Amino acid sequence: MKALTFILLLLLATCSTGGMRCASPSAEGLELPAYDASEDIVVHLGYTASYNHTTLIPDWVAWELTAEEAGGMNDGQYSFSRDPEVKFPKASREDYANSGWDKGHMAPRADMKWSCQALEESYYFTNICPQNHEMNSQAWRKIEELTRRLALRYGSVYVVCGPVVGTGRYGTIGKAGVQVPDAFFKALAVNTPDGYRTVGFLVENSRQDGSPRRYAMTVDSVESVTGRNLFPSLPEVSEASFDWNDWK
DNA sequence: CGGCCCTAATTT
DNA sequence: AAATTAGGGCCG
Repeated sequence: MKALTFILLLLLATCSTGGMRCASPSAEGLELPAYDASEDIVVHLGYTASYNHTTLIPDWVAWELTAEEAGGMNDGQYSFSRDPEVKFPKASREDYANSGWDKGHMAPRADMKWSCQALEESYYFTNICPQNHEMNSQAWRKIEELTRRLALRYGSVYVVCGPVVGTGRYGTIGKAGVQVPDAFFKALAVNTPDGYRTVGFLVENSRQDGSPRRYAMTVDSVESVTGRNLFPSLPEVSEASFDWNDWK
């Protein structure tokens, strides 16, 4: 235990004195939600995910977005592909083709432009869910853009998001049977002198074009929908309220 | 207008 | 099966 603490302190010291930021996922893992041993946790350079082999989509995807990363410069077109870190991945391009549903990124492509590897890994199906096109390109995108602005403002944002399968009323797509979620959740946390500040979002997987405020709620509310403890590692974190003035 | 979210058709 | 090309709508 002592050795582990020492290593963590060393990592922290290295990051802060070197004038550079750790690559996401953060060395501290503060963005990670609570999870148990039955989950298939996949760690990539830019994000950590829990891949669900029944729904064929992630249960959650988490990453830290720093100000430096939010202004990333790499670009290029990558193709959606199966994740080499996942054993027996089933979802494929064919399942989504002509389904009417977008191949929606959980960790956004635009958050991964700080590294070619991170960018490529964002196209793994581990990070992809069927999303309504209007929702993905409008309401969800606005929340993603807001998150990048927050990273620039606060220096770093912890992000966790994923599908809410709910009743599964949209069924599945493709031969593999990829689950179409009822909705999507996203939770953000930033560090402030007064402790960690959080906000959550919940967006139905239907035509949604509103501004982020319309979908905002407390992280406690998001947890009551997902049934999962979010940001369990953050000390002095407030999840029972939020002030939209801090987030707009 | 560029950036971002993509799709579908075509070529290899 | 994958890479290339062309195209579309919204936002700041």
